Amino acid sequence: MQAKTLPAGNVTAFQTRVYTLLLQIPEGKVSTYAALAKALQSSPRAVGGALRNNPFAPEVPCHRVLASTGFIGGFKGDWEKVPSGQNQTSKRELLAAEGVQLDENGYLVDKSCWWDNFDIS
DNA sequence: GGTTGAATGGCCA
DNA sequence: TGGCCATTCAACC
Repeated sequence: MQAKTLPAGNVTAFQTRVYTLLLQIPEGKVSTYAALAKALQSSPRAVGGALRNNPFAPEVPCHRVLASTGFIGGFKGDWEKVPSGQNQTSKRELLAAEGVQLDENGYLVDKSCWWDNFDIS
Protein backbone atom coordinates (compact mmCIF):
# COMPACT_ATOMS: atom_id res chain seq x y z
CA MET A 1 0.00 0.00 0.00
CA GLN A 2 1.44 3.30 -1.00
CA ALA A 3 -1.44 5.71 -0.73
CA LYS A 4 0.57 8.37 1.01
CA THR A 5 3.86 9.82 0.01
CA LEU A 6 6.50 11.51 2.06
CA PRO A 7 7.81 15.02 1.46
CA ALA A 8 11.17 15.44 -0.17
CA GLY A 9 14.06 14.80 2.16
CA ASN A 10 17.25 12.85 2.55
CA VAL A 11 16.51 9.96 4.85
CA THR A 12 17.43 6.32 5.06
CA ALA A 13 15.17 3.53 3.88
CA PHE A 14 14.28 2.60 7.46
CA GLN A 15 13.27 6.11 8.30
CA THR A 16 11.05 6.30 5.25
CA ARG A 17 9.45 3.05 6.29
CA VAL A 18 8.78 4.31 9.79
CA TYR A 19 7.29 7.56 8.55
CA THR A 20 5.12 5.71 6.07
CA LEU A 21 3.73 3.58 8.87
CA LEU A 22 3.05 6.67 10.93
CA LEU A 23 1.09 8.16 8.06
CA GLN A 24 -1.06 5.05 8.12
CA ILE A 25 -2.28 5.86 11.61
CA PRO A 26 -5.74 7.43 11.29
CA GLU A 27 -6.64 10.53 13.20
CA GLY A 28 -7.71 9.85 16.76
CA LYS A 29 -5.53 6.75 17.00
CA VAL A 30 -2.10 6.22 18.46
CA SER A 31 0.61 3.60 18.27
CA THR A 32 3.71 2.51 20.10
CA TYR A 33 7.37 2.14 19.29
CA ALA A 34 7.02 -1.58 19.89
CA ALA A 35 4.23 -1.85 17.32
CA LEU A 36 6.26 0.01 14.73
CA ALA A 37 9.30 -2.06 15.53
CA LYS A 38 7.27 -5.22 15.17
CA ALA A 39 5.83 -4.06 11.87
CA LEU A 40 9.31 -3.26 10.61
CA GLN A 41 10.69 -6.38 12.28
CA SER A 42 13.22 -4.24 14.10
CA SER A 43 13.89 -2.91 17.53
CA PRO A 44 11.89 -0.14 19.21
CA ARG A 45 15.17 1.72 19.67
CA ALA A 46 15.62 1.87 15.95
CA VAL A 47 12.19 3.47 15.61
CA GLY A 48 13.01 5.99 18.29
CA GLY A 49 16.30 6.70 16.60
CA ALA A 50 14.50 7.35 13.34
CA LEU A 51 11.89 9.58 14.92
CA ARG A 52 14.50 11.39 16.93
CA ASN A 53 15.82 12.80 13.72
CA ASN A 54 12.52 13.13 11.93
CA PRO A 55 12.88 15.94 9.37
CA PHE A 56 9.11 16.07 8.93
CA ALA A 57 7.92 17.27 12.31
CA PRO A 58 4.27 18.18 11.56
CA GLU A 59 4.02 16.08 8.40
CA VAL A 60 4.85 12.90 10.28
CA PRO A 61 2.49 12.33 13.22
CA CYS A 62 5.33 11.45 15.53
CA HIS A 63 3.08 12.67 18.32
CA ARG A 64 0.86 9.65 17.69
CA VAL A 65 3.64 7.35 18.84
CA LEU A 66 3.66 6.52 22.52
CA ALA A 67 5.66 4.15 24.66
CA SER A 68 4.47 0.59 25.21
CA THR A 69 3.52 1.46 28.78
CA GLY A 70 1.13 4.11 27.53
CA PHE A 71 3.50 6.90 28.38
CA ILE A 72 3.34 9.79 25.95
CA GLY A 73 7.10 9.71 25.62
CA GLY A 74 8.80 12.53 23.81
CA PHE A 75 8.06 14.92 21.01
CA LYS A 76 9.81 17.44 18.80
CA GLY A 77 13.21 15.95 19.44
CA ASP A 78 12.99 16.37 23.18
CA TRP A 79 12.44 13.57 25.63
CA GLU A 80 11.42 14.29 29.18
CA LYS A 81 11.40 11.29 31.45
CA VAL A 82 9.29 13.37 33.80
CA PRO A 83 5.83 14.54 32.73
CA SER A 84 6.79 18.10 33.48
CA GLY A 85 8.28 19.00 30.14
CA GLN A 86 6.67 21.64 28.02
CA ASN A 87 6.87 19.30 25.04
CA GLN A 88 4.57 16.86 26.77
CA THR A 89 1.96 19.53 27.31
CA SER A 90 2.15 20.44 23.66
CA LYS A 91 1.95 16.84 22.54
CA ARG A 92 -0.88 16.08 24.93
CA GLU A 93 -2.85 19.01 23.57
CA LEU A 94 -2.20 17.88 20.03
CA LEU A 95 -3.45 14.38 20.74
CA ALA A 96 -6.46 15.72 22.62
CA ALA A 97 -7.33 17.76 19.55
CA GLU A 98 -7.40 14.53 17.58
CA GLY A 99 -9.65 12.79 20.06
CA VAL A 100 -6.98 10.99 22.08
CA GLN A 101 -7.44 11.58 25.79
CA LEU A 102 -4.32 11.60 27.89
CA ASP A 103 -3.92 11.49 31.62
CA GLU A 104 -2.62 14.47 33.53
CA ASN A 105 0.66 12.63 33.87
CA GLY A 106 0.94 12.17 30.14
CA TYR A 107 -0.40 8.64 30.04
CA LEU A 108 -2.98 7.39 27.56
CA VAL A 109 -6.45 7.09 29.13
CA ASP A 110 -8.41 5.18 26.51
CA LYS A 111 -6.32 2.21 25.51
CA SER A 112 -8.81 1.46 22.75
CA CYS A 113 -7.05 4.17 20.73
CA TRP A 114 -4.20 1.74 20.21
CA TRP A 115 -3.37 1.14 16.57
CA ASP A 116 -1.45 -1.92 15.47
CA ASN A 117 -2.89 -2.70 12.06
CA PHE A 118 0.04 -1.51 10.00
CA ASP A 119 0.33 -2.55 6.40
CA ILE A 120 3.84 -2.96 5.08
CA SER A 121 3.89 -3.93 1.47
C1' DG B 1 3.26 -5.18 42.32
C1' DG B 2 6.99 -2.24 41.59
C1' DT B 3 11.64 -1.46 40.42
C1' DT B 4 16.34 -2.17 38.31
C1' DG B 5 19.43 -3.99 34.84
C1' DA B 6 20.69 -5.48 30.53
C1' DA B 7 19.79 -6.24 25.43
C1' DT B 8 18.83 -4.56 20.95
C1' DG B 9 19.25 -1.82 16.09
C1' DG B 10 19.99 1.98 13.92
C1' DC B 11 21.17 7.14 13.49
C1' DC B 12 24.40 11.15 13.99
C1' DA B 13 28.85 13.65 14.23
C1' DT C 1 34.26 4.45 13.25
C1' DG C 2 32.44 5.31 17.76
C1' DG C 3 29.05 6.85 20.81
C1' DC C 4 24.38 7.83 21.86
C1' DC C 5 19.51 6.97 22.18
C1' DA C 6 12.30 9.72 21.95
C1' DT C 7 12.39 1.65 24.42
C1' DT C 8 11.45 -2.88 25.71
C1' DC C 9 11.56 -7.15 28.24
C1' DA C 10 12.87 -9.99 31.99
C1' DA C 11 14.30 -10.99 36.52
C1' DC C 12 14.48 -9.92 41.39
C1' DC C 13 12.96 -8.06 45.89
